[in-house]
Amino acid sequence: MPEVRVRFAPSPTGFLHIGGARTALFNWLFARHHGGKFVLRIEDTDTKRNTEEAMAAIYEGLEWLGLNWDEGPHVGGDFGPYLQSERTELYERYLKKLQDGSHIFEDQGALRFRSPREHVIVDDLVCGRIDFDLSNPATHPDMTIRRPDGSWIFHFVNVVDDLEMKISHVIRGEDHLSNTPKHIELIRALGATPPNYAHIPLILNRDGTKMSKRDAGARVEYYIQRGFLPAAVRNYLCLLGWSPKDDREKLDIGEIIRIFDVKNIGRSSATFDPDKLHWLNGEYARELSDENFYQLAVARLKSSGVKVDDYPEQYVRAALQTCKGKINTFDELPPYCGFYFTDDFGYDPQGAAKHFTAENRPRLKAVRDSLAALEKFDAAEVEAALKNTAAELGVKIRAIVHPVRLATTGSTVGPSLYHLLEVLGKEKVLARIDRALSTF
RNA sequence: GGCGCGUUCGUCUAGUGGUUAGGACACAGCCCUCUCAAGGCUGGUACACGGGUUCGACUCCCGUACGCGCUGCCA
Repeated sequence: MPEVRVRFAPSPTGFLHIGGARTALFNWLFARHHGGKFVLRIEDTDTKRNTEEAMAAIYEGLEWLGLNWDEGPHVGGDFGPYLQSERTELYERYLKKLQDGSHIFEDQGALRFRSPREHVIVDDLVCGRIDFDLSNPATHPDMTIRRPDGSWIFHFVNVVDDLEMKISHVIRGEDHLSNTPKHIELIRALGATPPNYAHIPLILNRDGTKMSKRDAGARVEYYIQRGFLPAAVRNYLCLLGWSPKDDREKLDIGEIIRIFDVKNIGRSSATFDPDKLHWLNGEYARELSDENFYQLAVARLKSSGVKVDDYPEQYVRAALQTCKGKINTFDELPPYCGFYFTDDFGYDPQGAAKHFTAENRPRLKAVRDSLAALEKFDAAEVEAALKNTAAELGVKIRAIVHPVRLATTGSTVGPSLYHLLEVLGKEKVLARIDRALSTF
């Protein structure tokens, strides 16, 4: 088998779409599995719609997902340049070839490719053998390859570049399946041999519509901002349209590369499920080393405006350690542990109504006194103190845990109470309980 | 409209003629438990429909319906 060369060829007209990222991912996996090359080519022929930000978003998104390219912008390669806007001479040359073969005619200033008007068989690695009948010009008009202003149309430059870059397998979205016979006609008119094709199913929205740029979750950037883990997003994307054929879902990327096969790509479109991604991200988050968790957590808190630098590192580490395993995505962290970094917080209204009651007031007071008497203020001692207090009062431990949690964190949910009290320290804990006691 | 592709729990999927149709997410309940998670257990919900072929169809064939894509001087 000749060298496997695949490419991802986005056009920088928006942000990196999650569907595009998945297409890039499948190409990358295919290249890595076969020890081939993954090429990145920017299709920026439509100058009016291209933006620098969009191009940056493509690079950033791919890098974030760990989809490194062997040839393309920044890294170069033997078949560059990798921006179509810099390849115009090449297109002129190929156009000349077509013109010499009388395949081109002019129409209102634009250049069109004259279809041979035959049946074209597309032998697709995913979709199978499909027979397209292009004989009717009414339903399959001759495609334009160049606009009157001289700019090139996608179909032409895409085909030319795939040929020039010696692309062996074209793995792209199924929305291109119907274009493929036309591309094959073009390739044959150029006297070349078509590459192998694999059209992968599209990713749909929850409502069954195609994921559009409108949807927040359609952008890779969204997952970066929300504090998702790239490995989790990448893993999830693999599961959309591809399956290891056993019941495994959380798969190491090395393992996926090892077993990836286009034969195991499904043929029907898949609906993107944010819940499942959220769950999978939690699985990855729980596996993070303490150090990695700490680094990511601190970065997240800082970007959210939490002044972690005002606290000793040991305190921050201890505080964050109580949160590990509790959150699925890092954007959940600031509201979850903000109480560690400010004394100025309100009480959850429903929680206050339920727990800051006349009945609980003496209980909270008893806890305060019990904690105040502790010499060693660690989780074990705190736990013992709370349990003793509960026993003395003749109530279940939960009867006092809730008011204490609310008083010290302002919330009804959070890290383990005993551990969080230890981290806060005796002084802060007593002050917070006193403050709470003054409110009801 | 024409052409193409598709259709298994709400969602992602396993399944390639004989299965109690499996797993996961989500959901519900229970257990564990200092809250919330995590973990454990349990539960409900699926082969779009109609014809064939066959001793036997989720699996094969045809049709219908529905969905999506293409039908651009977008990519």
